[in-house]
Amino acid sequence: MKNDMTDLIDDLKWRGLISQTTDEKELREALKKPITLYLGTDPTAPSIHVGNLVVLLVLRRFQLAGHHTLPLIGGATGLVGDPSGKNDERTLNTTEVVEQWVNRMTKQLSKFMDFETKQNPAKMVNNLDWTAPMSAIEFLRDIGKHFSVNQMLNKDSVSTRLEKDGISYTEFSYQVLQSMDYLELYRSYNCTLQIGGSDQWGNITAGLDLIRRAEGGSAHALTVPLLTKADGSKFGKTAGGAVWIDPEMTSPYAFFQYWLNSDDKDVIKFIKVFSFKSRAEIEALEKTHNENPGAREAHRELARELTALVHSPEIAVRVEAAARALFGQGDINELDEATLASALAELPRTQVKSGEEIPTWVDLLAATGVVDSKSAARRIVKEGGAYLNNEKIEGEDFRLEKLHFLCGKYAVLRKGKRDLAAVELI
RNA sequence: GGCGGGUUGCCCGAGCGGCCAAUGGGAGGGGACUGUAAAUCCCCCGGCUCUGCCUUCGAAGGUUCAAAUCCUUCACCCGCCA
Repeated sequence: MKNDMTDLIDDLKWRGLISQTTDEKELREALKKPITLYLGTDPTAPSIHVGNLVVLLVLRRFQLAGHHTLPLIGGATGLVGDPSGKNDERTLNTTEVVEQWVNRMTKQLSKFMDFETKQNPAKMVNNLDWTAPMSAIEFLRDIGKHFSVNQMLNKDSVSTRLEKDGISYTEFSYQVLQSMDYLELYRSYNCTLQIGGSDQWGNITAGLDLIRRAEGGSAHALTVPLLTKADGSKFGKTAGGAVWIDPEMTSPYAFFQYWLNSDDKDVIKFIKVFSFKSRAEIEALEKTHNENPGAREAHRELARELTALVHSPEIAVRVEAAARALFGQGDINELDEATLASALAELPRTQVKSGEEIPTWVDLLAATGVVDSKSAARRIVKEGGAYLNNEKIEGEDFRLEKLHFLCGKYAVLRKGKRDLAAVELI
């Protein structure tokens, strides 16, 4: 584990990972020695996605720099709902659902932190542990008394909502719950820094106020800017929705492709944010990229590193090989069975039994899931966007034959330029 | 509690008895150009056993030859008044 805690802030700044901090001088001073910090993530979905990853990797950077990290799961706050950055009140999820998500996220978060290291192992905490046992009376007397409603109303997350459709008491209380977390961790772990997305500034500073009032203590805050894309669209979203960490929800292949297809104008920014490469390495990549963006060296490195981190180095190698093998360059018929099989392993697929009649072209496309319906499949075929083994097929009723199965086993379907699927003959 | 306004396809938002699977924009998809990029241009964008049929316009009933459009009830949202 490298130990460069003196220039951590500089590094984060260079990577564009700092939006706001409390007094920077003091923070830098504090960071000269190992401190304890936390990052909270609420279970609002069955998986974390690449958007959550931005801050999570900042937490990892802190750990790598020798600090003590407390990844926090919002088992309690997830039941209440954070109004920050939301235009509308959220419908509450059932406790069972949230509990399930907590379990899944706990597992996922563990991937990015080191719990084994001797010097500064990460410690997972769940705010339900100290929130659930508290009574309403305790809450109002011990915590509520430190909060001024006037100040609470002034928080961005609340005031925007007051101007719109209003806010429930439940979500209004969110900032108090999050503040309790910071106070609790300050007390039991001497946690003196909370990090989060820039939309969390209000919630985090509410916690600082609470620590000051309840304990007379002082602590720090650091927020990470919202990651934006050059074309103005939302980072981390595709047609199919968010890019998830869970391989069941976003296949490792699709995950790799997401990064590989990054806009040229974004790729260096993304590398700074997500990669653990050194500044020198990144600057070298930037140079390569500017000289020949078409080669997409930077894209490839980004995709490789993240897929390896989120899934595994083995999977990263496999999906990249799949892309290379299947993407037109070179004759797909030349591939040997082993390469083909591993290339297709991460793709959506359908099977057809030998001996039985093979479905028509349109039915087959629909069966693999590269298109949503048969109508969509027909449309794609009509528009000339359906390919079999890299050859355009324009007949809706076309049927595959034995000879179309590469190595006697696999057929590669493609919709458009980059949507691949496999048909396996069994 | 009273009065008024609203709920339309992924999102925003027209339509206000037949010409409505429903204008327009955005998002999304295919093609051309390229580099599995961006920009641009063309096309598409509910489903199906596809010259037709089926299901959609908050929910359930009703009026009518015919309803997203009219009536009734219910649910939710937003205003104003109490």
